[in-house]
Parts: sequence; C-alpha cells; structure tokens
Amino acid sequence: MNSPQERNGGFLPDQHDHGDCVAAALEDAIAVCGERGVRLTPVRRRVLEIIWQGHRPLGAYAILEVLSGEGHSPAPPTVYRALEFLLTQGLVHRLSSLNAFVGCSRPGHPGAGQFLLCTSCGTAAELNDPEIERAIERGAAAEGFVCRDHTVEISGLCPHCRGT
Amino acid sequence: MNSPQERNGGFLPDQHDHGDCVAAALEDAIAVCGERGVRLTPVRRRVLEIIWQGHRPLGAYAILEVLSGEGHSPAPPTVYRALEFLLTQGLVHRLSSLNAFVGCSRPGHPGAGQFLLCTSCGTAAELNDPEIERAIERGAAAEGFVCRDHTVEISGLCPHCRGT
DNA sequence: TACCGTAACATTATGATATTACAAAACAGT
DNA sequence: ACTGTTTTGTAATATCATAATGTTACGGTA
Ligand SMILES: [Zn+2]
Ligand SMILES: [Zn+2]
Ligand SMILES: [Zn+2]
Ligand SMILES: [Zn+2]
Repeated sequence: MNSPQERNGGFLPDQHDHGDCVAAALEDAIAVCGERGVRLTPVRRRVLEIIWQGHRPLGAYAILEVLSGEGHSPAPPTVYRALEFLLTQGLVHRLSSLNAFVGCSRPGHPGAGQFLLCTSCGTAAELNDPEIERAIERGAAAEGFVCRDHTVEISGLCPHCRGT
Repeated sequence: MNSPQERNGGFLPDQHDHGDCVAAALEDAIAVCGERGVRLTPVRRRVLEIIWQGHRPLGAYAILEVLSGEGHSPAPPTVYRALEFLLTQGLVHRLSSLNAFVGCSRPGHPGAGQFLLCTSCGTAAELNDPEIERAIERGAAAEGFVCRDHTVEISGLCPHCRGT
C-alpha cells in the first residue's frame, strides 16, 4: 500500500466537491490504520468525519454537539480519546492558538506542519514547507537548542477573503 | 528616549544575576509606557515582575497564586486584564501551546517573535529571527495568504538540558 | 463454546483556563 | 470639588481538558 499523497493542503475553491475531500480522508485513514495495525473504530471514524465536515478547525465540544444531535451523547472523554488517537496516527492536527482540531492534508506524514488560519472565514490550510522548517531548525541551532516539535500557526486573510 | 535593546532573548547561564533581568525589564516597561502615555499601574507592574521572576512561562492562575500570597487576593479578571495590557504594550508574550505568559526580551518591539521552549527545565527563549519570518511570509504568499500575526513555538531541549 | 486478557468506551466528577456583567474606586482635567 | 474616563473589585459563568473508576466489546486460546 502506498502512502497517501498530499491532499487539500491549500485553500480550495468555494464550490469544490467537498464530498471527495471527506471520502479521500476516510480512505487514507483506513489505509494508514490498516498499515499500522490500529483500529479505526466507529467513534474514531465518526469524529474524523465530523472534523472533515469543513476545512475549518473544530473544537472538541463542537464535535460533541454534533454527536449529541445523532442520538448518541458521549461525554467529553470519549471525544478527547478519539482525538488523541487521531493525533497519534497523524490523521488530524491540533491548533493550539484556536483550541481546535483540523483534518491532516497528508495523513500519517511525519512532522508537525504549519497552518494558515483565516480570521475572516475560519478556513485553515496546511503547509509542510521545508523552507520554514529549515529556517526554524537553523534559528534554534544558533541558540544551541535541539528541536523536537513545533507549532506554527499563521493568522491572516485567505485568498477568498483578502479581496472583499 | 531610545527604544529598549534586546535583552535576555537567548538562554542565559544558570548563575546569571537575575535581579538585573527584572530590573531591566521594569525599566524598559516604564520607558515604553511613558513614551506611549499609558499607565503602568501597581497591579500591572506587579504582574510583570512576577512573570519576570524566572525565564519560564507562567500561567495566569500561577500569577494569581503569587498575588494571593501577598495579602492581596485579586480574582481572575484582574490578572487577565493586567496581562491583556502587557500584551497590548508588547511587554509580555502569550504562549498558546502552554497557556502561559513570558516576559518579552525586546519590550515594545513589533512582531510576534518565535519561542524555544525547553521541555526539560521549562525555560523559554525568544527569537526575533528575520529568516524564519521571511520563510513564513514566503510560504504563506505562495498560497495567496496575507499574514497578520503568527505563533511559532518550538519545543525541545535547551543547551543546558541537552547534555544531561 | 467457554474462557481469558487487552483495548476501547461510558460515566461521573473535577481541574484548568478564560470571560461576562456590573458595581465601586481611583484618576486626570477642569 | 465636579465630571467624565480609566482602572479595579466581585460574583457568576463559560470553555477546554483530564482523572478516576467501572463496563463492554473484541481477539485469541482451548
Ligand atoms: Zn498534516
Ligand atoms: Zn477566509
Ligand atoms: Zn518580544
Ligand atoms: Zn532546559
């Protein structure tokens, strides 16, 4: 099984077929979990789908609310556990500047990614930019610091909102 | 009045004279507030001092606890208001990956800075690295995104901890 | 099938962080 | 001192996340 390719990392047109995004994300998730011998259980799968309802970060309690509207009313730990699983498998990312979660555009990839967050429409785009990573690595090394992880979240205006 | 210079941005030796750091930070804060015609009131000043007790980020409730041990027992809004003031004046930074606040090494400077956070000892160092900023700007521009602000928080090991 | 061990999930409660709304006090300019 | 503005106090509440404990579902074994 070949690894999933980058998908939906950038900003997409408003009228793109979002069903395809969700379907591709699920397909990738099934593949990644299959390769690793971990289980994409119904709760985990449903949480991933809910996150992929849009290209915008969703808070844990917003996910809870969606689940509550489906007969099923789990408590916070259920959602957080599913999120932790998805984070561990690299299927979603956590955005600490928003306390929210977004689907990963390159499921299972190594590295933390960088995020562009539109303050106008709430849309997020994921970068995995080697130039940024290299600059960070270099800046840290100059202070004698060894990087383990990074959070890069850039807020501003997406291409759709910058014009209006 | 000349603007404060960069101070204490990097990792300092364990035995540096930290009283100097605090004194310099307060001096800079007084200068910045004086130039701008805003008031560094006793609460704001004290919160800034508490944050500068060390080179490690402090949570709002940790600050509250210190204040409580001083006869004076303010409620959360008092601390959050002081923090908001200090953030606005560029005297402290908020680290969203830690939900904590740290003194700014270049009081009043423009830009968001980048932070190195040691997971072993909790120490933070601030960078204002034009290379990182340029890389981010370029990566964002390639997606048609206009940057307004950024959060760059790098976790890993500081020079003191990497050896042990 | 019955058994066991592990992984996943449910439930309750609580911890940690942050904000709203309104009242009182301190301050600055007159 | 009078007045409008800024700052602080206080109580309640919202929001985000985890601890602690017990139960259920699943997969392997005999
Ligand atoms: Zn990703
Ligand atoms: Zn937008
Ligand atoms: Zn700074
Ligand atoms: Zn350290």
